[in-house]
Amino acid sequence: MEATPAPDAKNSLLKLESQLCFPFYAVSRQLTKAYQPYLQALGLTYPQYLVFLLLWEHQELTVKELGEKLLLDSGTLTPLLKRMEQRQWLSRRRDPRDERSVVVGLLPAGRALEAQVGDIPLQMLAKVNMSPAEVGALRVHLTHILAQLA
Amino acid sequence: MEATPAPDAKNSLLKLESQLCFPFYAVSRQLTKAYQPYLQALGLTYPQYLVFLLLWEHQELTVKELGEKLLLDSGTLTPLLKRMEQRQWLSRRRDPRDERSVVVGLLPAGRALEAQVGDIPLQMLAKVNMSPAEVGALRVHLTHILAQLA
DNA sequence: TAATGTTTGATTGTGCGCAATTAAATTTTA
DNA sequence: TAAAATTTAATTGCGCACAATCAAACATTA
Repeated sequence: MEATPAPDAKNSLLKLESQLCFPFYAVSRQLTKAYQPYLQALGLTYPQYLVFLLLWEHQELTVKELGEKLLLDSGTLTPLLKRMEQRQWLSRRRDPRDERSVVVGLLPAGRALEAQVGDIPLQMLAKVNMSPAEVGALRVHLTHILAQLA
Repeated sequence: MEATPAPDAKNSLLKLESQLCFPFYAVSRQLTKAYQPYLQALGLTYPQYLVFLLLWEHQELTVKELGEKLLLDSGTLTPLLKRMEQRQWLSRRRDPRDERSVVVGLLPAGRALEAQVGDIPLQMLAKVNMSPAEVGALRVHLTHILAQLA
């Protein structure tokens, strides 16, 4: 009996509310939008903020390393990094040891931005109205899904 | 003791791995990428697929209604719908009752696409390797977060 | 070493996504 | 009804995302 789905079971999978991917798509965009007021005050976009999170931690990274960590390719990163370079936030130079690689490094203005971020992460946690434990559990769950996909 | 966070507690919030939003951002893009082979076979992009999911269910919707359901504004929808109109998938016409509104309706070619979608939703479920129960629970969770944000 | 293959970024072109502005139609209010 | 406010799309401009292609640098191997 259960072997044959109900007549409209397949069709119900074609409803927007049935989709798992749409909530991801929508939440991702709404989260980015929630960052907007904070990041705009610093003149940053969300992907640029992600680049800074990595550089504040690692000082220097190649474009390849940035791409691996953010799951972005050079078609996205190269123009984005050039805009950040124009703002004197970071430097881009070829690695003398391997001229194929471009090393991205923090400049003083970029380093100084870290202090201005303040409690943005805490403000964002407040916006989603979740306990640290919930956030942690959800992040584990999402990271697991990411591993399935990437 | 717990009142004062450890010296680097605040800094740890600035690591990419600590962020909740990055997994959302990454999973959303990887999910879209996972749809790619299926949708490309139909000549569809992922946002266009979402529009079809709504139109297959409702036949006709205004741009405003589409925007409310997908959380997208006219700056995104208008050019997207025009591209779909060029393909003869749908029609766009002003509502005679209220000339401010544009009604989007399925055309035969758009209706015919529904049959070609086949088991894409099932294939996608297989890709994330989750049980229907897990998917349902996660969707509820995400929808709740979405309500907090939007 | 010379030829072949691989790695790494850059470039190009298309399609979102969204803030800000504009314009037209409608509704509300004085 | 006339004026003001609101609603609804369209437009403009910018910044991602990403597929596809290209070119240069490096590594491998015959």
